[in-house]
Amino acid sequence: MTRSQAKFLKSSDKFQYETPSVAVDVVIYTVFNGVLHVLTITREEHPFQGMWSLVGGYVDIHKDSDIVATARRKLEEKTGVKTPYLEQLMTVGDNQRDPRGWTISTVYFALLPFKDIKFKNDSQTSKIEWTPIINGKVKKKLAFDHAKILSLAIERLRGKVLYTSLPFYLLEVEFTLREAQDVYEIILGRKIDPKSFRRRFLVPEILQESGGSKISGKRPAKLYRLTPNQHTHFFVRTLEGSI
Amino acid sequence: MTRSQAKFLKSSDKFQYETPSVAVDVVIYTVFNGVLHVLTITREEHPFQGMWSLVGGYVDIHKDSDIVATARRKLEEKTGVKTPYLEQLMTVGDNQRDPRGWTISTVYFALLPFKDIKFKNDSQTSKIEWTPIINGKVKKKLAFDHAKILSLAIERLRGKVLYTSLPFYLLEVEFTLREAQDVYEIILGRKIDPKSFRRRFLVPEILQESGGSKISGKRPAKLYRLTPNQHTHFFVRTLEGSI
DNA sequence: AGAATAGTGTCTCTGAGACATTATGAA
DNA sequence: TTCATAATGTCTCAGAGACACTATTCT
Repeated sequence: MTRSQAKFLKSSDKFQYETPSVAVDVVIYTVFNGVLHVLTITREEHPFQGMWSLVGGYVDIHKDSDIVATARRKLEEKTGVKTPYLEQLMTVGDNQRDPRGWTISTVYFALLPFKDIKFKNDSQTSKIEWTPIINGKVKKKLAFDHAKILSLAIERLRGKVLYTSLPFYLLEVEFTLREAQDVYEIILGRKIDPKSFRRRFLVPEILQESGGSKISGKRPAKLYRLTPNQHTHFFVRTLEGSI
Repeated sequence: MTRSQAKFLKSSDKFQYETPSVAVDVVIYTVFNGVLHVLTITREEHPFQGMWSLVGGYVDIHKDSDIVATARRKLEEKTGVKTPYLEQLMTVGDNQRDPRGWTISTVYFALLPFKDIKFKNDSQTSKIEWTPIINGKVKKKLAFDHAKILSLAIERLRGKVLYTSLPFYLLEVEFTLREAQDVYEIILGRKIDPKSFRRRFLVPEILQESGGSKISGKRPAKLYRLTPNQHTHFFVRTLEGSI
C-alpha cells in the first residue's frame, strides 16, 4: 500500500461517519374504477408512526447491488409484482425531511396493471391501501415530505402522458382503444376526441390489432396490443394541456 | 426500530459501514469556439488518482443543508459561478462504481455562459480543464462511471434542446439570433433553417429585441434577450432529430 | 327498430421544414 | 457596386382538434 492510499483509507473511514441515510421511495400507480391510485402504507415505526406514507425503505447494501434493486425489492414486497415499468423520478435530500437528520431518498415511480397485483398484506401492524388521486392530490396526510414528492410525481406523470405512450403500462397486454383512452383521460383529467386518439396510435403503428374483440356494451370493440419491440413512444407533438 | 435504537445505531461503527457514501457530481456545460465543452478536473486522491473526472464530491452534512447545495458548492469552488442554471439529471448508486464500496451519486448538470467563468485554479495538485465534446464523447478517459454519466447527460441535453429553450442559459444576457442558432446547431450536430429558428422563438415572444445590434460581419444583427418572467419554454412540437 | 357504443370522413389550424428572395451595411 | 450576412415570403406537409357521420351488435 502506498502512502497516499493509506491516507485515503483513513480519511474514507471518517467520511462514513458523516454520511446521510440513504433510502428509496416508490410511487406505485395503478388505475381502476376510473380513478388513478397510488399505493400507500402505514408506518410501523417512528417517526410518523401509524401515518400513511409512500412505499419505501433504506438501501440494504448487502441485499441490493444497485439502487433500482432497492426499488424493485420494496415494490415486490408490497405488491408481488416483479417486472413493472419503473422509472427514476428524482432524488430529494436534506437535513429537514426526516427528524432523525440528513437523509437522501431516490424516488421511482412504477406503473402497474391493476389485475397483476396480489397484495401481500402479511404484516399485522401495517395497513396497505390504494389511495385515489383526486384533482392531483390525495386526501390522506402523508409522512415526511411524501405529499410534495407525490405532487411532483403526479406532475411528471401528467407531463409524460402528453408526449409518450407510457399509460399502456397501466393496461393489460390486450385492451380496447376505449380502455386506453379512458386511462389517458383519467390521468389528464379531460376528454380526448376519439378520432384524434386513434390516429395518434394507429397511424404510426404503435398499436396493432390482436385479432380478438371484447364485448362490454353494444358493438364489440377490437382488442389491440403494443407492436412488438416498440418501447415507449415519444411523439413529436404533445397533446393539449401542456402549459 | 425505535427512535432510540436508530439513534444508537447511527452512532455505532457497524451502522456506518452499512450506509453508502453519498456524493454529488455536476456536468458543467459551456459553449465556445463552436464546440460544446464539459468541465473536467484531475483527481487528487485515490481511487483513480491523477485521472480526469467530472466535478463532484461528497455531501457535507454540516456545510450543505440540502443536496443541491452540495452541487452549488462544488460548482462555485471550481468556476466561481454562483447562480447557474442547474438541473437534477439522475442518481446512480451501486456497489461497483467505486472500488471503496457502495456509493450513491446524484448528478446535476449546469449551463454556463462561457464569459462568466473565472477559473479557480488554486490547487497545486489538480488540473482543471474544459474538455470538448465531439460526437457525443470526450477523448479523455474518465474515472469511475463518469463516461457513462456524461453520455447520459449529453443525451439528456440533446433531448431537451429539441423541445425547450434551455440553450439560452449558455448565452449571455444579450445575443444575436445567429449566436443562439449556433448554440442549438452545436448541441444538435445539425443545421437548422434560419426562418424556422426565428419563427420558433419570435412568434410566441420568447425573445424580445433589446434595441441594440452587433456588428460581426456585414449587416449588423439585432440583439435579443429573453422576455422577462419567461422561464424555460416548453414547445408543443419538437424539432427534427428526435428518434 | 332503437339504443348505445365503436369507429370514420373531413375540415381547420398550427407550426416545422424547405427554399427562394429581399434588406442592410461594410469595404 | 459588390458581397456576405441578416432577415423575410411563402409553399408543403404532418398531426392535433372539432364535429358530423357511419357501422355493428344487443335488446
